[in-house]
Amino acid sequence: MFSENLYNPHISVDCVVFGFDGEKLKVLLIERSMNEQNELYNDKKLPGSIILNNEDLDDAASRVLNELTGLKNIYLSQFKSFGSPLRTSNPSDVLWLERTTKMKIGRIVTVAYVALIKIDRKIVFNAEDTSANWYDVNEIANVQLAFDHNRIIKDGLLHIRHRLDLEPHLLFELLPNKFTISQLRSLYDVVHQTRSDVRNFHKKAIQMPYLVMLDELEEGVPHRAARLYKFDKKKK
Amino acid sequence: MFSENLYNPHISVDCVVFGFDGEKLKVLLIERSMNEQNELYNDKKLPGSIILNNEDLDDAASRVLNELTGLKNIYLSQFKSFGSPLRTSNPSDVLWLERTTKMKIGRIVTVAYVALIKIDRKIVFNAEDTSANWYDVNEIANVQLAFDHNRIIKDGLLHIRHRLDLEPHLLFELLPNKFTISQLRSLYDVVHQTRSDVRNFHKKAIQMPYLVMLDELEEGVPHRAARLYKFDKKKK
DNA sequence: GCAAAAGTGTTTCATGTACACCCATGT
DNA sequence: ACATGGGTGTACATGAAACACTTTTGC
Repeated sequence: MFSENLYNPHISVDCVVFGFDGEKLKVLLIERSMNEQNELYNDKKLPGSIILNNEDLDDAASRVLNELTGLKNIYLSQFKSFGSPLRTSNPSDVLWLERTTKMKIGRIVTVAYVALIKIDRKIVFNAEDTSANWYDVNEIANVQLAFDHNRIIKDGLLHIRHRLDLEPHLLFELLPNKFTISQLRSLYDVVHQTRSDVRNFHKKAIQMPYLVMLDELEEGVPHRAARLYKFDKKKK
Repeated sequence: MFSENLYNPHISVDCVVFGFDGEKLKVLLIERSMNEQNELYNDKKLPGSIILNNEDLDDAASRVLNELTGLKNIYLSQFKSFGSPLRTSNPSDVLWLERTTKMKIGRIVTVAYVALIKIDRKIVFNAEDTSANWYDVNEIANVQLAFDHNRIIKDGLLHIRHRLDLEPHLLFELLPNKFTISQLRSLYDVVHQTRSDVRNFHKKAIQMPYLVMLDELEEGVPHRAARLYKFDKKKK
């Protein structure tokens, strides 16, 4: 299937795609099913692909996300490569590789990326042959994923926590276009694993130059409606 | 030469090895010479290697450093992978690859590491067929290196600056076993591109738990001898 | 009128920054 | 005795953390 465009079946990219549902951090995983000796196996894996001819690594990661979500301009950042010979120690993973690439593959080095997307966008994740779903970051630690994808998610999470700490404007990649300060605060706290003080947070937030107040309020909430804000990229 | 042990001639590691000579940050580069159409070309490259069978990425990087310096337990940290199709756009690089690997190679993805070593150790860098030398980090920006190695060094430098900021105990990887506080300060300033205040620095330094004062003084200096300190890993 | 979250200031403490003089040693 | 870098303390500014009550709205 890939053979014409394929650069090298031993190098891939994988994307750890994070989203925020208002409460928890989520990761996007692809459902993988395969029948092996007439038994149907179901598990999950990170979105990924081998690298095509004439494609840079970043381009390959962008392509994976675009094919999956239809979106462009997603925040993407390479964070680590994984190349242990043990990555393909699970026979089902090897079998799956051979079936999808139609090649004999002993070992794959993968370049891992983190991506941040707004979970609220109505994205069709269930196209053609792939279906993808959001999973709670903390819960998938207990689920056995394909290859070393548990490890990759763990490292990706550490990476993005660190990154969002250094570059707080990246938090807005995870929020809807219009959001309240308390949504921003929940996100901040989920990412940093803290319980920040309401007043101090508000103070810090409104003095970010790129946070701009709108003349609109939240709607449909059973209590006092909160003011909405948006993010101004130009001022970051 | 590699053919028996070789895992995949399309994946390599490269190491950006940093050292500190008391004044400047240095990078270790391999001298590469090659004759092409009866002309002798000389340039420099990062120490690196393709990955061997059954070798993890970190192991490959360790091996490269060990082969080059004879040292083990060098601080090493993977920081980025480079895989642009344009990496091998220079014909001399392609020629060099073919001669050293004895294979036809279109493109290589390389996993880059930074390493920190004590420049004072008397290391034999001029073994067999390779000779290596230290170059001033700022000056090699103006020298054309093999492949995209200029870029890799630049990114490696950014990475290590950031890293040494977060984990200041790593500074000691670059200093001799016994050092003065003003050596530590020079290093700190070179890394952070600052001119720190002597008194404030001293204050901050001596309250690091892992910095232990010795009962020894500097020797052979034409002025008041400074007190020596060492680094205690256990207390980091 | 009550439940539920929004919004808002002040005090305290820790940390960083600015700044200048005497000391020890080798020549 | 002089040149060279070593070693030291205090005052000020800035930023982080603790802490509680009133307001708005839907039901």
